Amino acid sequence: MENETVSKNFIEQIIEKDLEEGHCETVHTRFPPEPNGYLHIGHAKSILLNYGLAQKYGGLFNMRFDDTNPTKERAEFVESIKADIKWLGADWGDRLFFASDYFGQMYEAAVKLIKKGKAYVSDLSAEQIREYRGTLKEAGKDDPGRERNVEENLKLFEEMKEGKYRDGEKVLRAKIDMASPNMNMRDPVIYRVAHMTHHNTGGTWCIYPMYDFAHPIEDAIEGITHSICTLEFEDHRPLYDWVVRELAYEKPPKQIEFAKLYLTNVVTGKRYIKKLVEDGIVDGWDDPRLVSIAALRRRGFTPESIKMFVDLCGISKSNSSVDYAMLEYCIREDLKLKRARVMAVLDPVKVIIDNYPEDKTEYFEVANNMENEALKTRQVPFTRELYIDREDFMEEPPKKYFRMFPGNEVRLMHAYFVKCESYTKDENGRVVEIHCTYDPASKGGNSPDGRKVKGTIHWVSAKYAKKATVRLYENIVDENLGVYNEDGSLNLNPNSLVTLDHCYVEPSLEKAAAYDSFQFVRQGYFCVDAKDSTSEAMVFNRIVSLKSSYKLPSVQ
RNA sequence: UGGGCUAUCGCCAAGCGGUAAGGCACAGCACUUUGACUGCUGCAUUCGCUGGUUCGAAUCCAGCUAGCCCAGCCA
Repeated sequence: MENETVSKNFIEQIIEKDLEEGHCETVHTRFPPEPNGYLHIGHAKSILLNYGLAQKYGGLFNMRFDDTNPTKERAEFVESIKADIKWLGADWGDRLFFASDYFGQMYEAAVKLIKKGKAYVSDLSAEQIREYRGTLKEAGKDDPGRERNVEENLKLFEEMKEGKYRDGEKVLRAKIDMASPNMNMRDPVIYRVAHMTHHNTGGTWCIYPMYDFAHPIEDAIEGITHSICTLEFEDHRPLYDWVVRELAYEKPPKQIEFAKLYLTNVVTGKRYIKKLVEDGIVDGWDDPRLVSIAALRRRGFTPESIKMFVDLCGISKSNSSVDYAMLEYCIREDLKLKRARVMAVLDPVKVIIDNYPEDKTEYFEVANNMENEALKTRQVPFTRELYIDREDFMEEPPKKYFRMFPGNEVRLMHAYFVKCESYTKDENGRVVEIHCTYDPASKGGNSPDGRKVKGTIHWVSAKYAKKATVRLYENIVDENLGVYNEDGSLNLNPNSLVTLDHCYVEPSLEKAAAYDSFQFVRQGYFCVDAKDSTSEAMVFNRIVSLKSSYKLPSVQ
């Protein structure tokens, strides 16, 4: 299956053409986040794309923090970003860089432009610059500073660096074309004054380069061959190329844009997530309802599942929104081969096996169906009193219901055939106890007389089961988020998080005993709350969904 | 007549002039010690629209239409 001719995405096609035509000898990519927040699933696409390309073509992959704006960046984000990328499996080796490490070279580059008459110092205020820039349909007009001579520009820029000017008092602009239909080319600002402590360079600088000027330089310095970014930078490419050309780099990097990853009905977008976090609507950046890398990890998503997802989504230039079901498919697909499938009871109801000895405990050796040989089987204790899921019993079953109901024989998975003889209810009509008899001959789950049962249900020993808190998270989608009021407050729908604290899980696995919080993934998969990042996802059998574990025939 | 980009199944996505891959979702059947998994089957006579070129067009040309991005001293 993997040997089939997998079609190449458009970036791979570009790269292969560049390689063939000798535009570059190797492939060198990078992931350049600004350390101003946490990474999310969308970044994973970019990380895995860049890293994957370097791997595929035997090239190199750089980790680079694009920290050219100290007003937004913080050191704590640097660490979380590094941790997330490592977890995803993208290995930058010893090539960890900071754009701020190149501030000296960027300064020199700016001086070079000034000397070429391609940059000038402007005295205009931010508002004036905006006015002078013109509109989408009208050309801009020249900045008075445009006509300054090289010597004066050099002197003023030097003074900017020396700290002679306040924030916003002067900027350095590239001299390109104020009438360009592309707004980015209307003499873009390339250096601004900001008296601030930078997380990496401290107080060394008080002028900082702008993204459009800094990024191509960073790429060129590191020998990046293909600078991959998202679609909104397409308009910036002429400027990127302008910088690379004017600075005359020998091996000019090439910018390629691709479409961002969006998930349907999920709150993506740093700004929106940030608001949810700051308003305390979610627990933090790793709240499992979010799709940040940290949140997905906590929910039990594996790096492999995310890689699979990103691969499945593909790379293109059309804005699109991927169905959330695809993400869920990936974690199911990945987990089913590497996690034991244990039994769990979400909404317990007691079952008593009347003809089973009161003080007896027997252990069933159950296959884990895992790839891991060392964990081939586990021991599951069985006793007279058990819990089963409330929805696995019905007093009056509809047609095609083949789990437990009065008079029906079912299999307790891996254990015995049992038959429901009677049940008791409390004053509210709620079933409290179900009495059964078991067939000792059906030990292991098969009857020697060859009779079959249609239903197989989960159970857990009342005596040995581990109590668990199961937290069911709905992803934050439009309809369950709630509604923002006009004053900005939020009417939150509480159903986006449901906590069930009377659940039981098998005591069999150490992992199950070590953690008491689980999260719903869908269709039978629960994951351990991996907040401490050392625990693992688990797979529970038979739990299809909280609300309806199977589709009842629509009998009114 | 600002500029740039994108339009192929409900959702992603191949396709690059020779007669519409694949995945997700969905549906049906089979199998089943998880109503899961697995297996099989079905799911675009049609590629935003309209013309044109061609023996032949999703692919080339022209003109429309729709959506996204751009007027930060953010990235």
